[in-house]
Amino acid sequence: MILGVRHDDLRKRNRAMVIAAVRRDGQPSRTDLVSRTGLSHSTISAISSDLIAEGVLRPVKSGENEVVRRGRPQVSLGLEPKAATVLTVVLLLNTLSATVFDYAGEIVAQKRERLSTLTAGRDELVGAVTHMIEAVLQDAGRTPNDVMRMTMAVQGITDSDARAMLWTPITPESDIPFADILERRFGFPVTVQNDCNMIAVALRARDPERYRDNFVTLLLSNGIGMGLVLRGELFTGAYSSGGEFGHMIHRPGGALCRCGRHGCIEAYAGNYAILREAAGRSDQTVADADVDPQTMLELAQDARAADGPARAAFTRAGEAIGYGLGSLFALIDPAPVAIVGPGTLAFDVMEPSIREAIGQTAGGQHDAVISFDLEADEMPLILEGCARRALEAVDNELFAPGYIATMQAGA
Amino acid sequence: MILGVRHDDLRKRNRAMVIAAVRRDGQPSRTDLVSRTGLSHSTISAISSDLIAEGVLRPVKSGENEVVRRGRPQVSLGLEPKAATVLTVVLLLNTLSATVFDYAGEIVAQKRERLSTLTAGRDELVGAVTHMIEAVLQDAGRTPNDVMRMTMAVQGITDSDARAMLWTPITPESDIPFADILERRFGFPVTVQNDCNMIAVALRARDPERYRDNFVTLLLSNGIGMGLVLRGELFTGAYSSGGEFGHMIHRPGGALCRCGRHGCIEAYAGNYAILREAAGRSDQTVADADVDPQTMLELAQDARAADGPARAAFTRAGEAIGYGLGSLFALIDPAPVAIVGPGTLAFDVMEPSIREAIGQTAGGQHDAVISFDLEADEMPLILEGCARRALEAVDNELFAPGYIATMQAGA
DNA sequence: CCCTTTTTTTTCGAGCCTCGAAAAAAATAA
DNA sequence: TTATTTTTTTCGAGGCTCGAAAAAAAAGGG
Repeated sequence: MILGVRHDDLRKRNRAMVIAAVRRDGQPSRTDLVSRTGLSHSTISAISSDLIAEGVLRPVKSGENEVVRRGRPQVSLGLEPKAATVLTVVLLLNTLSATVFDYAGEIVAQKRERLSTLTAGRDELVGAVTHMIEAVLQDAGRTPNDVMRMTMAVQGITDSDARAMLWTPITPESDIPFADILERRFGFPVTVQNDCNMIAVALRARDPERYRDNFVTLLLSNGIGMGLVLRGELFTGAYSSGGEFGHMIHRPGGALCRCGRHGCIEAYAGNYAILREAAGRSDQTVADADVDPQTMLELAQDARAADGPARAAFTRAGEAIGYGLGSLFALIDPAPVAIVGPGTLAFDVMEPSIREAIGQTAGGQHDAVISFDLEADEMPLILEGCARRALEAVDNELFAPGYIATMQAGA
Repeated sequence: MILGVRHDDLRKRNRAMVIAAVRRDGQPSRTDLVSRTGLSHSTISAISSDLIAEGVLRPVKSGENEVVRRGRPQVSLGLEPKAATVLTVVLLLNTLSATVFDYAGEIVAQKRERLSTLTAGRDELVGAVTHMIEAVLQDAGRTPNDVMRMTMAVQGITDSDARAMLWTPITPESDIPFADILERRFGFPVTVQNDCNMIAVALRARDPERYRDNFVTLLLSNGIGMGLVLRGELFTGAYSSGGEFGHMIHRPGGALCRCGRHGCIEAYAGNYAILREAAGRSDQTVADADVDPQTMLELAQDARAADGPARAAFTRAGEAIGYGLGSLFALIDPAPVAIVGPGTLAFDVMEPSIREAIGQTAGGQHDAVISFDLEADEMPLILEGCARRALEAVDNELFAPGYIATMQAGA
């Protein structure tokens, strides 16, 4: 249906704009907001005094980077930390963590534990998550009623409605509807997101100059994950979280992948694939569920030291990634790439063959745009992305209800 | 910048909605518009009487499929043909055509000619286009001043601003800024679009039930073109028209492609590649610039008749397309595919190996969603897409200035 | 044939929202 | 202390959408 714009949508939308601008810019003054949004002083004044009265924003004394000038000093507006509490849960291979954030995005409490995800059954996984949520809420001195939204990031594929973990390499279990389960248990709204997508959200928030309209994040680990932002919007599939870069086909009928198919990029560039190749095992050998980071570091050292099986394995991995990026760029045009995760530690060994391979493809035409930034530790990014996601949802749904800002739709 | 919504944007936006609804639905009554847009009767009444007074819409006597009912009869609203004139030009291999449309989308005049694009130089191409525009305008009894917008479709890659043809297989010339040239010559705004993208626009307009949010159009000819609609928006690259499916890599370092690189999907599935393979030539042979349709029909007959080089060539082509679609679907999830162009005539020979290949990939998981519809003649679709594009631009820019409807942004 | 019923469309006043201009507030400079 | 500068608020005007009521335009019924 083609939806008309109602009169009251106007206020909602402009409220959302103001909140979004404050979240983005830190502590803008009303005058800053006028220039950011293009609205008039009167409107900004009315909206911000409403939001302050409602306890969403608060005037803050900035004082620091303030230039001493003539005239009435600007009053900076900040998010009121007490306005809301959100919760994030990150479930990765053998790791579970939960964090409580206030509305301003500061951490209130955090817990982390090791969990043998590969051997834990479905109930045990759900139980661990539930316990951890209860524990971290207690630490934060909050009850489930205080929580306005929770975002959960998982390794693997989620559905496009962000309600379930469809498939994951961290456990043989599949189709776990975490959102339904946790909403029933705790009562607050829950979304389930792919970890790489949250990394992309975090990178955009962290460095909007570099990561704005189009960029790619690659998580190199035992598997290969991707987060994709196109035209400023986080890209997801029609049915799933999509962006399964690791399972694009590199060589039809080629090496055996963890997913059971043959020739996927991951089957050449995942840690298990590099190790398998370097160790001289057949590329039809079933994959290791996990590879020790130390082992990968040593392999990278071997590769740097001399030509041999290790170097050949990394070269082959780089080739798979490079041709994959080339095919991706043929579709979306070249874009900056952020490389995240343990794989960054061996990236120098792969980069030449990646660039070589991209150069062989149509996607390599504008290689000036292609840059690789490295970020070894993915965990803080995932966390930051989750928090951002949850907070932006609160911004829109709670404080500007009925209107979902276009710019936030994919964020 | 985060843009606030001004008060007067409201009317503009709702005017745009009403016009878009009329263009979409054919001849809706005011009551239909109320339910389509969710606006009140009063608002619809005000906007439509404005638009009628301005000569954009007009009341039409429907009469035909009208159910005889009690009560005041509904008055259908239609687009006023005289409100605007738009022009489309389609430049394909050895073919140039130009068509004049009225605001209601009816053809006013049309011209078509053969043109040896491969041998024509830059100036000759531009000259032919210019002449054709002048001629068709004369036929239509219009002057350049009457034309409110022109959309040109070309085979090949265009820039993301839709102003130039960057690269094309139809001539060795590249980087022809048709939009600049024609705007300077005639004075009306011009955009230059990729032909496959226009096919996608047309298919969505033609059958919104089937082609709505996510679908793929593949143009099978001497090359392989793609149009991609994601979340209801036409997908284009950051710098170019994007979606270069034919130049995704099927086999690294493989068969020689027309683009000079190796292993592209097109180098296996383009007509020249199928012919090259069936004729037993090396897959490093330089491609034919064009292949006679009759030749392809005979090859397809051979392939249907018995196992042999022809069948093997089509199987190989199907494999390339199938693995490519599999990789694409790994990124965007499976979606319906419309196969367009001469290649449809041999599609039955390729379909088994396409499906077989997709089944080997991660993208083949939900194969129930994957359907192939055939449409042999691409020309009417390209034309329809161009007209639609130009008319929607007029709808938005001329009759609801300052506001570009989100839903139209990609259309 | 006239009156009632039904459905569509227009009219009208109320309630918001944004805007520009002017006023008020809060600082520095002289 | 007064003038100047800059930020923020106030206030009236104009515009938009909405709901309710009125008007318009048909068929149905006696």
